[in-house]
Amino acid sequence: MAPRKNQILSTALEIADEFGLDAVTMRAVANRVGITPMALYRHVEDKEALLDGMLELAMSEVPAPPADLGWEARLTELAGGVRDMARRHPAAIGLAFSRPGYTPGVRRLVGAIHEAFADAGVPERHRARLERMVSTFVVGFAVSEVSGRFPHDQAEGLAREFARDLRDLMGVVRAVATED
Amino acid sequence: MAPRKNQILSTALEIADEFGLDAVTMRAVANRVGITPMALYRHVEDKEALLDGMLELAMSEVPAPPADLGWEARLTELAGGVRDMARRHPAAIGLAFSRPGYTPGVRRLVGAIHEAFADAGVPERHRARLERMVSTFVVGFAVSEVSGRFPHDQAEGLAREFARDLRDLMGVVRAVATED
DNA sequence: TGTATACGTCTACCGTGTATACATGGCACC
DNA sequence: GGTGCCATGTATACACGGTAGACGTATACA
Repeated sequence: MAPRKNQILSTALEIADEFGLDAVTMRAVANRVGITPMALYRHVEDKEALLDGMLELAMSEVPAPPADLGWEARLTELAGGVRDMARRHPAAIGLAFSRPGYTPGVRRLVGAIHEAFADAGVPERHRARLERMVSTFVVGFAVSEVSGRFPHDQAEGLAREFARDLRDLMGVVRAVATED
Repeated sequence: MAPRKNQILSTALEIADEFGLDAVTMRAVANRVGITPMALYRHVEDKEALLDGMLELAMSEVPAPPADLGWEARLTELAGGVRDMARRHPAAIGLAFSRPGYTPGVRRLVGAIHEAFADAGVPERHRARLERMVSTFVVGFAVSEVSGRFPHDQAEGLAREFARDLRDLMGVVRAVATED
């Protein structure tokens, strides 16, 4: 990606992290980059595209799980990576449910999930469904946690809760893999 | 609730349904109600509160499941009710993940879920967790479906997929209920 | 009859995204 | 070496959004 565009997107992400989504205005981003608001339009279609790019940048931070792990550990790592990213970028992750879901960044994660399911022995015809189910839960949990939909008071408990939920979902995967 | 406030919130919901969330401006709502934009502030704190109220109104449309059904059927009904509501109010449901989650409307649904878990024999200490897990999935699925995060092409297939996902989650509930 | 209270209006302001027109500077190419 | 092009940035301006503040008016109740 062009370096200037990258700088613009990371600047937007910084502002979102520090001051929330509402603070991400064209003027604020331009200011921080050191250019005029209108100059942003040389690099970004419009504000919607800027936010999309910002989310995509955040998504790209989620690490790919080590290939030498078993499928279950890989999925757990992946999910943890999404959750960690959400906690780093609470404002950005909120966009995950309102923007189109077929960007390269998410396709990368979806692909990794599919591979894990294949290794687990999930029949082909169930993989897409289970991927949507698991990713919906993972992203939903991450968003809920940082947006206040979940109670804040026992915040550290949520890490354990997330882990336990994942274990339960792995059970579903295993069950589907061994049925019929 | 005061009738005027109710009228304002349903008008906002109508506009959101017809033209999307961006079309819900103070001026547009006021216009449709037949009053001045500033008059809205006699009934609603500010725009954020108006959107909160709009979501709450949509939530209140989700029917309580018939009490004579078994716990599993009640949960399925409840989840289906949420999904149906989301399809009726695609713009409003998008707010579900970004607004505080302890309104009367959602507490009602959360309460129903807890009761179902109690009937299922889920130990007390697991109920809150499983409620968050299931509701996160249900709302996440509903939002994904109407927001375009899921592919639109096989839209009717999503009803079946939702049902199957729920069955798998019921399996988790049953497993937790019978463990130790 | 007077007065408080609920509801509504008018005007105005500032912050937003962005269209349009204009500058400039480096690079390719003759 | 000149010359023209293209990428990048700027200046100005507009329409639209939320909402503050001052002002009306009618109904209920003393």
